[in-house]
Amino acid sequence: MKNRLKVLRAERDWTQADLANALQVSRQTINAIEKGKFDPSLPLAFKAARLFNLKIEEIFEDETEN
Amino acid sequence: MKNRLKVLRAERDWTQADLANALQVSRQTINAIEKGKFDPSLPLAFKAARLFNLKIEEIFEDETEN
DNA sequence: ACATTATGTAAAGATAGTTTTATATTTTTG
DNA sequence: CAAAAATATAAAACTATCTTTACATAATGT
Repeated sequence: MKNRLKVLRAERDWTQADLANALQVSRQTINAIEKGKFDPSLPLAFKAARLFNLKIEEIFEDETEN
Repeated sequence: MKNRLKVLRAERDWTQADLANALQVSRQTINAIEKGKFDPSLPLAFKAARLFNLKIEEIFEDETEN
């Protein structure tokens, strides 16, 4: 699962810790998601979408076929 | 997390088993998601959105505050 | 160059999503 | 009404997400 979190952070000059804070998850969770270690839960994806005023599809890109 | 899976199935006259099959998960997973027992993973939400040609937000509705 | 801040990584443990198998209940159909 | 199909539910096991703690490396600012 690709995502634009790093870019969205950069546009706002936010650190991973800032974003983690805004989404109320740990910094490591943000780092792991940005690095593609695992996918965010659906509720977390919704929270991120709300935070950035974007659709989930505008932040996360699914790479699985079908 | 509310969702419109039951309605979307009904519109197509699909059973839970049919949908499970289309999404390649078990029938119990569909049932549990429809009944709100747990949230689908983000990849599964993407799969459902692709299947129905809808945005994730048009199928699932997050209820958490913030 | 040094100090500070940000990012990457890892292990252990908790919680949530998913499968499999099995059974019970409800709905649909003949 | 009886049979069949669909839905609900449950337990055990497995995998994935997420937290906490801790440390290492990279980037930034003075």
